[in-house]
Amino acid sequence: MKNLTLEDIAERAGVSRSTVSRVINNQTSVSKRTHKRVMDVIEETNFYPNAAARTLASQRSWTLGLVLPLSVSIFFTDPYYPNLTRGIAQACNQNNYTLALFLVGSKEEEENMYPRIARKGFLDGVMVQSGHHGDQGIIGTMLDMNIPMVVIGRPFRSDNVSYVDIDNVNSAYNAVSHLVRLGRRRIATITGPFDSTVGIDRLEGYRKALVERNLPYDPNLVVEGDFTEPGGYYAIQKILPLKPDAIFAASDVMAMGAMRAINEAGMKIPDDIALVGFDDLPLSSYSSVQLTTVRQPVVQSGIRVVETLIDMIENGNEKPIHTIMDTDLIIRNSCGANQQMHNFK
Amino acid sequence: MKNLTLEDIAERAGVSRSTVSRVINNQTSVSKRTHKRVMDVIEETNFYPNAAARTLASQRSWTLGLVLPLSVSIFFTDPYYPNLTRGIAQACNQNNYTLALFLVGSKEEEENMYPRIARKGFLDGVMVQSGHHGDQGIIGTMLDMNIPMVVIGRPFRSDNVSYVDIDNVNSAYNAVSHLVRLGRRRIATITGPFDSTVGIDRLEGYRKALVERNLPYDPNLVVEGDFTEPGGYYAIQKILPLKPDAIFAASDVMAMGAMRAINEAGMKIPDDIALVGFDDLPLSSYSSVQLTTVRQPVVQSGIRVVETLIDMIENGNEKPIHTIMDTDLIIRNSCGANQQMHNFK
DNA sequence: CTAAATTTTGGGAGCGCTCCTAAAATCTCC
DNA sequence: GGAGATTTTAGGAGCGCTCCCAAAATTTAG
Repeated sequence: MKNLTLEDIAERAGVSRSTVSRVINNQTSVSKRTHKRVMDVIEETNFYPNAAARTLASQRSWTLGLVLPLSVSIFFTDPYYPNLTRGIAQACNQNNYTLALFLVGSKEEEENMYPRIARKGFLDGVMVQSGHHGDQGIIGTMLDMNIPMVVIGRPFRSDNVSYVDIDNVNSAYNAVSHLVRLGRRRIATITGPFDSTVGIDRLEGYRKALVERNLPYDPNLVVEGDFTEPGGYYAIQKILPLKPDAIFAASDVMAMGAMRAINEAGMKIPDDIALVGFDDLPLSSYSSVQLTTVRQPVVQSGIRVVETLIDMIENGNEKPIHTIMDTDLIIRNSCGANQQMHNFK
Repeated sequence: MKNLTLEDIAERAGVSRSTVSRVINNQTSVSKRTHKRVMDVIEETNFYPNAAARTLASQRSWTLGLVLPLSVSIFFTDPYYPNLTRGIAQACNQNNYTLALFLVGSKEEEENMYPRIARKGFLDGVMVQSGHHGDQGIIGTMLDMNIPMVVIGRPFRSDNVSYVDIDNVNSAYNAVSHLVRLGRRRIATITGPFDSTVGIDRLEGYRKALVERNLPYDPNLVVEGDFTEPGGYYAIQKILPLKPDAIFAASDVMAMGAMRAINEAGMKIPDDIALVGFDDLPLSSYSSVQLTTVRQPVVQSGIRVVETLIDMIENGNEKPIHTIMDTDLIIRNSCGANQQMHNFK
């Protein structure tokens, strides 16, 4: 069975190629009668125009790329990323764009992947999940290639670049302030990696909350984590001997690790030690003690990222757009309070 | 800056368009001298051929589609799927294919997504994650469209279709047999959904193991789960009053839910009750009691899926290929044994 | 009813590549 | 050195669409 082309449809409908093209692209200036006749043939033959030809002629592929650099791929097991990916996929569908996924697996892969991503005629635009030092390469490449790009999470060099992020400083600040308000005084934190903006910003929020309430900022109570469960587990073992009465973990996954370590040490949450996480993953309500945590608007972020990118593509918008999404502090059992949800800007 | 074309490169190198094309596609019959001259210009100008033009002319897009039907998208939070996706992405990269991700979010989306997936000139082939009744639609569509396809997991109608799967019956059989060998006699199971081949097969393996050892098959000890944590949690609460001495959960995530319920009931794993899961997710070794589970070769499966598909595409292989991957029973603490890893075919 | 304005349609050119064929260049061997 | 075999190269045709412009059909107005 030979593939149908516009020309075939045109012939069967007794019109020209151009007219069929107009019908397919919903252009006006096609008479009602002709439109119907063409539509009938299209449906009858189950015709779809060839994607490559269309892309070549129109210089638009209707495909967006999602790049997860090495720094992110490693943490793809953190449910946060699949969640975000899901939100983005959804937003792409709704806008009739197709999503191409680039999961960078190793340093070597990175090199020969960039050209594949940036080559003309394949992607209309690119989304890069980032916030890590090591991601400057891919961001720079895309910028050089002059391909529309939106970064997910604030990159280190954020001028010239559109991005969508949450206010990490404030979100962390709110979480820690909450602990302070509940009377906790020796609050420790498991941070994200210090070579990521998330890691830095959430720590800054933690510091800010302490300072503001005249609590000492004790570097011994700060342990760098890596956003993994074992990372949280080992981090907490370093901190426990210092007898903190609360812990702020920069991610739920690390909070789960902390929880495991605390349980093993025979301590009770929240009585002996309060715990607050970050992300509001489903798993944070599956633990025996439910986790108080900062909820990120994952799906909405995905939508926003896609919309920003499409705006750049379709309206040729040049100047960088920075979007900061709101977060919510979700109060459950692990912090020792038992109130309603608090909404912060 | 105008986009460069083959013709531009040809001009600069003082050769013809065809010669540049030959160089780019690594064809022989280009003299060493010319080859070098052209390569120099290509590197110097940082040229990459236009993807759409290439696809149109060669009828090959070097892009593979990964479709997660609705039944799967729902469970994208189960780390198993992101893991598999990662394996597939990796295999694509290694073979220089690009991966397009189709995450079906709703019934309505499904309808208008099929054509996007199946339209000519965009994908060379398609992988469908499946094993659920509801997935027959997408599989049928792809088959009709005559686009090369490999299904991940055995679909309900598996003739005419290539797929890669594990031997679910045997894997479950081995896991349950292990429990029997350890002296457990009232073994309950939390199954997968009964409208999925995984659900059916793992239950069958459970049954087989009991029958073979002359243990009664008691339907009351069988509860249908849905592969979610809360699903496992509630399933176990139905079973616990029946005083089982062991539980086989058809997924690690459900096993985690079971573990939570068991802990809350004040029972000890494995002393009061043994627990075996399925998948070997990282999280199964993060719990306070480490989970005995069936390990699936996720990455290898991904590689195998991609290789099978590429074989169909590049060699026009028509007849369906069925691959069954090996699994391992990983013995940790939750089953009450403490031995080495057992390998079963 | 006719001329002008407007709507609708058809076909050429072009998007940037690959593939094929034939011509040009080079090599082989007597 | 030259005929023939072989390697290398050039350029035309074509992939299937969109976009533009001009021609044809239709509508409107006088």
